[in-house]
Amino acid sequence: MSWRDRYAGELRKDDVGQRLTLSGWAARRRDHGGLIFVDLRDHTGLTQLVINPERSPQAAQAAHEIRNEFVLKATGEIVARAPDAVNPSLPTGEVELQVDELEIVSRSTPLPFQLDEENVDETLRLRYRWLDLRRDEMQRNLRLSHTVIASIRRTMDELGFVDVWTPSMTKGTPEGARDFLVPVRLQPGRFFALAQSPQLFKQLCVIGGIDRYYQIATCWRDEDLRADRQFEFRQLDLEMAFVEREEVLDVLEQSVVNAFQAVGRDAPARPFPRMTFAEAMAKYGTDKPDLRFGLEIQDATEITRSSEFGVFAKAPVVRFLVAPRAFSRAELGRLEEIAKEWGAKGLAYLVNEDGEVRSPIAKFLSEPELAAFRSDPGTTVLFAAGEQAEVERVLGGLRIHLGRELGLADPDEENFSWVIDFPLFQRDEDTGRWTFMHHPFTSPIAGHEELVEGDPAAALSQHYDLIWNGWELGSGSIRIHDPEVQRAVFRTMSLPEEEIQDKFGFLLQALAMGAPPHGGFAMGIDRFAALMAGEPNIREITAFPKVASGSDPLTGAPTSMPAEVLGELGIAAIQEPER
RNA sequence: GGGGGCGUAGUUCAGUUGGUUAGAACGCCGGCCUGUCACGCCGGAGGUCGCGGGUUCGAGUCCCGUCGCUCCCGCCA
Repeated sequence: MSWRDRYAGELRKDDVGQRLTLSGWAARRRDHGGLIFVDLRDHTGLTQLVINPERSPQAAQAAHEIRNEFVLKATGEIVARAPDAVNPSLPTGEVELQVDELEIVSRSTPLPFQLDEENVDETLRLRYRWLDLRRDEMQRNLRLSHTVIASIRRTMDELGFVDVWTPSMTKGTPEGARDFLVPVRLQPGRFFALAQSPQLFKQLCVIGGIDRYYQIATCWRDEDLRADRQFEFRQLDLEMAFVEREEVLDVLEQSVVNAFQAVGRDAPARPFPRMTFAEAMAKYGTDKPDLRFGLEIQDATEITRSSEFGVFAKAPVVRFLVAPRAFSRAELGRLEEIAKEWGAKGLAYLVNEDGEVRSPIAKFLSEPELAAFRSDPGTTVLFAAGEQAEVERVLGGLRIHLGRELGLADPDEENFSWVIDFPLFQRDEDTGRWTFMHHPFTSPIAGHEELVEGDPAAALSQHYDLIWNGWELGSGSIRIHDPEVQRAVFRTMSLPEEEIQDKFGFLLQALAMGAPPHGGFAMGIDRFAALMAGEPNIREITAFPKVASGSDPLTGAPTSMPAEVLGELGIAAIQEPER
């Protein structure tokens, strides 16, 4: 005798007359003294059990004891409900199971929260995650994540990618984040670092002849947690030999489109639009622009160079955007706060309510300036003045804020785009040295090899980012396969030869032994799945996530360890946890 | 490290200007009920108002500190 002949949520009128067994959880009991109704739930939905003491005294006896979340096994006959007893709000509402035998398989203590309750404190949900996971929303999210990942694996397989496992315990990689360290008992005082990404291993795989490598790789980074960040996360990690950028982008676009189709959604049109880094920064003030709405940043530096308004005249860069609304004084005060959060010193503006321009700075502006900033009635011109990076940051931040506040983005649109042609290097603000923008293995674009050392600021890279509605989904690049170019990059970064050898000696050796041209990508799977599920928080698509402080409310991890255990590992705690 | 928000029965919340014994709904316990589907009806139990300190005749309410959770910046693709 099996536990289950059918799922509870899939029974329909055609099933009437069948004798079968259902198993699942008691979602609700309605005890009428004589008749007892029980909603039996599994991940597919509900079926109503009807327990009639005249039909089965045994079942009625058992049914009285049922409480929420008891596990039940019920055998009986699927019958059609009388017309006036049909429940149109339930997919199974035309039928019910007339129970002959009822077994309480497993009992439940009273619950810390009811599964149909809303806004339950998230820590409590995580503490009792096994209950939380039974909720429809979590079932939907986890199964959708599975569908997305299964689709990606299928796409990879169809395109000839080989899933190769790479070590989690490795040497600190230069991704830039803090490493999680693993003490090594056999070599006291030494540590593995948990991989921040399989970056170097995947390059070695293609150098090793795996010309299409992929992996759904777990990565660890010891940085503060956020709504879209956990200590550990998964990425679709892939690398290809003998490819140009367009072939890599094509693979990613196929993966995204296939994933949309796999979850039954309209796929975004291909090819995804491309935009250079320079254009993204100039028009949107960010390298991950949300292109579902315009509100583009415009430049005013030429016009304001000789302005009577000192702030404009002195600033190296003056830019503005035209918001489609005449803001009130209070709203402008709030916007100034937002601008200041993004690093602005103040917020200059021109409000055009009904054709008349209202502004504290209007009296300083010349006729040509006012003409240049003329906007339609019902709009506000918002300015930022200062260093270019600051102006971009402020207006980029204001643009996103306004997009949200004013509902400028079509919520049904899914906008995918590529940002390309990133700079190869950027200045480290602390040391003043050149440092890589993404990682030091990114190749310069063709013809820019000489600039690596000749003019690092001008060198563009073959790096690319995939953006979905203003979220960075992932990034990749064509890598350096010439050891001399790789050395030049390290030299520009002022890395001492000793350090180069220590950290990257094996890579340089590999590059020197017949490395094919190669490139790849890494896409945040958890973010992708969260966005697919419409969840802004990746904890909602993660079975057992950690809270913002880095703890797991379910297990209580992390915990302190006895000194003997630490001693065996060759380490000692210099601080005991509080409480 | 910095800034904002939240913390009152098991849960979700209300709690007036600082004023008697801190309430509701759901859940839980007991009883009644043969067509309900958020079943209904009657009764009951359940509170360190996160914790500590202060102001006050009197604090859930005001002040300070602290802990937890959360969002953001820094940090991090």
